[in-house]
Amino acid sequence: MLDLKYVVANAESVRQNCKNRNVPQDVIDDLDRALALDLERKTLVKQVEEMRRRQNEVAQATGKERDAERRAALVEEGKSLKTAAAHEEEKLRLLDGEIAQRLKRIPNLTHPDAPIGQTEGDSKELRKVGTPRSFDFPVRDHVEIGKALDLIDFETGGKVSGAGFYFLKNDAVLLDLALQQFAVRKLIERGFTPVITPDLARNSILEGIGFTPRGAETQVYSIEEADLSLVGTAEITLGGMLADTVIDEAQLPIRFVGVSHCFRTEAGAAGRASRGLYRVHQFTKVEMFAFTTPESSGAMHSTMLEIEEDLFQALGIPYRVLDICSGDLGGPAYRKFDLEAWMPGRGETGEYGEVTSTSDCTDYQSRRLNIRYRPTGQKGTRFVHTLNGTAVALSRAIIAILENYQRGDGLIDTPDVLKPLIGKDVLGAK
RNA sequence: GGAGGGGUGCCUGAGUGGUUGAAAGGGCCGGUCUCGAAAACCGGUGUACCGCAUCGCGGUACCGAGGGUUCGAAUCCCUCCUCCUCCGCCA
Repeated sequence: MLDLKYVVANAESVRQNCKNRNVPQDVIDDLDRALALDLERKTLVKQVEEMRRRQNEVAQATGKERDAERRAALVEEGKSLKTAAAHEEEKLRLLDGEIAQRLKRIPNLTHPDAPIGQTEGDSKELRKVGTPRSFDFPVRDHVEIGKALDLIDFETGGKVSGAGFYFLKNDAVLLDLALQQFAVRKLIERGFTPVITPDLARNSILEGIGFTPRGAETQVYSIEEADLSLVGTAEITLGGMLADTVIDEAQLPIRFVGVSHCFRTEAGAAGRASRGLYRVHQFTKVEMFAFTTPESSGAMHSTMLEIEEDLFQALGIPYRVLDICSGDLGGPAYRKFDLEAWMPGRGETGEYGEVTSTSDCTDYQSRRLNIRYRPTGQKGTRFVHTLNGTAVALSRAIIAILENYQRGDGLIDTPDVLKPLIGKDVLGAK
């Protein structure tokens, strides 16, 4: 969430930012309401603190008083002070809660260079890299390929777990594992600490990262009778690792590359349902996460984008880079870049489809998760900046590889960089 | 799942109702001593929020989290989280 002080001091620009971000009107109403409540809060805080000061004073005096009669009088005064304070304190507690609840709905500020716009189409294409290959045979999409080569089994996935689930089989398993290895190794080279995270997390952590565990439009599976949810991304668990800690500046940046399963309900996505592996309820993802000083988050964001590009270049997959527009940014993101890989089997003649995404969340997540650092040689603490980025989302990377590397005989060439990890030059042969 | 024992400041670790935001030691920072260093000695060393006569002073909160008892709680009670030991179960 944003800093209340900042919001109060910059109400107009925060309101404009909400509009640029395409948030519903009731969020803007919440902003205005929070501003009004804050004025109330300020006077109430002073009252409550003054009452508590007086209570402390009386309590201390009582302790020191030896004379029984005077002592009894002080106890009486303490009692009445306590009664009087209780009401005001309750009021303050409610007010604090209400302000926080509204504040949480307000999205992060937006990077000045991010394109302003309301829909996906307003995002700015920064560059295209690689040339989609031309095929001299009818192109198949990954669903057909997966079925023909017995690599992906959606029918059985549906039977066992429901629509949106699938079994990976045979060489698809090797491909999945090889991609994980490939990505993790690359990231280790770049100074990231590898981590395999839990697939479940406390709801408080989900909320800190910016997810809404329960409610109508939640994207999250929650565990019955436990305060836990299945994670939609390792961003949740990686960011949560340092919740409620203070880090020495010398330790920064802290970089993790995490592997987790990701679970998404995809509620409300039915209308734009996508074929095959593109939109599924469960997949595996290798995720980057970094904690930095405010000064260096921009540079880290560029690094993450560069790593993502590096991975897809190494895999030999054409892609384009998008600078995501204000209206399409998630709440915590200050700026976001997406990589869209060329998927020859998508649409009529191939289309770009999102495969990775990297966000600079500035201090939006760290404020809620209470992750601070101690600047070298200074008193006090500041909130760190957090960034996340996909290294490889297995489901979608597999789409890109199967479709781009398909051959006329129906089999799949193994991308060169994966050959040593898979041990086969061709995938899908019986 | 059962039984028991813990969670205190950067670390170790005192503290079972009244000037305790918290002893002591360590670490760290500054100083004295020294050609320099070590040792020794002296001093300092939390965070957030609020106010002000704003390089300092005052107030409020914080001893795992949240409630409760009390004039007053790190200290008593309840719930939860978490760690350790033993038993059971188990990949």
